[in-house]
Amino acid sequence: MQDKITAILRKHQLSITEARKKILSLFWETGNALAHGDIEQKSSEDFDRVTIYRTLQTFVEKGIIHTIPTSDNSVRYALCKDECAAGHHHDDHVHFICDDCGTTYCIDEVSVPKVKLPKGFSAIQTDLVISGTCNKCEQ
Amino acid sequence: MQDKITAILRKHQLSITEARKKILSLFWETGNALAHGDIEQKSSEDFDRVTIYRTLQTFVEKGIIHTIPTSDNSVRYALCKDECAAGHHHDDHVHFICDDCGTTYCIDEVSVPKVKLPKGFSAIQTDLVISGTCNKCEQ
DNA sequence: AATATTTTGCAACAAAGTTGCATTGTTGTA
DNA sequence: TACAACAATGCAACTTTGTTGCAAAATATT
Repeated sequence: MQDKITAILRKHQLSITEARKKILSLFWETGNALAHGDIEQKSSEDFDRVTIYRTLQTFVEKGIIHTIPTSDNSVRYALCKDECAAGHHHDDHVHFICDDCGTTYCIDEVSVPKVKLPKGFSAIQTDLVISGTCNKCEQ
Repeated sequence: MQDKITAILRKHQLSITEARKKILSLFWETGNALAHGDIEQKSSEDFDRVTIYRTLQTFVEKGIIHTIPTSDNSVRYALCKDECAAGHHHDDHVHFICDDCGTTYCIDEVSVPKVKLPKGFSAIQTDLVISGTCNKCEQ
């Protein structure tokens, strides 16, 4: 586990620090997406708020995590698949946000459909975000 | 124009006030989506910040405008089509955010494709947000 | 092990959003 | 049109969220 974490950091030419190891393992452990606030709650005693901001920013730049747009002013982050290189994200999967429990999932099974845009519009990034009820909250 | 504005407000059982008329006409005039900041810039002399927050919130609840998720912690708002009822938004069109000029468009011509989710997941709202270069910024 | 480089924490700040309450504006009714 | 009932606004104070510069600490390099 710790080996995997340090390997990822080294692969992206980042120095191995406590903050980065901790935050990266949080993503691995939960499996789902995390907002800045989630991480702050789970590690506020260990690290300064500023460190979390900077670490997340670094991870996004390096292609370790990607952002998921939301309608509630709380951007979430999730681990990228291996194909993501620095600055070039390829997260063509659907994101699902549960209205009940708030969990954000990466639905890898479904890929984002290609969309034909009007003349003059060219797409760089496409985000498909679905909200509703997840498989844990359905009854 | 003013008639149309007041008609919309009355239709949603809202009292006709200066702030609501002004903010609603801003949406009609620009045609595109607006962030809270945009509205504040264009009417900060006329209204208090708090009034803008509350007005936008009211409009969303009543189904007059809907939110557009973004990755930069700045939710945008756009006019709903007639089908939107209070609390039940049906905005199955694509949103486009230009990386150059920042303008957010509702692309009505394209509708959001239906997506098959894994077992146990049920969709209530689907947002397809595309970013790239718009038809005014291409050269 | 010593130095160069990077990262972190702190402090101070800026921006964004919220809440309570008195004042003002709007609506419906007589 | 005037009045009472109600809703919306502005103000102030506050909380939360995000940013920046710089010294101290940790990490990497030789």
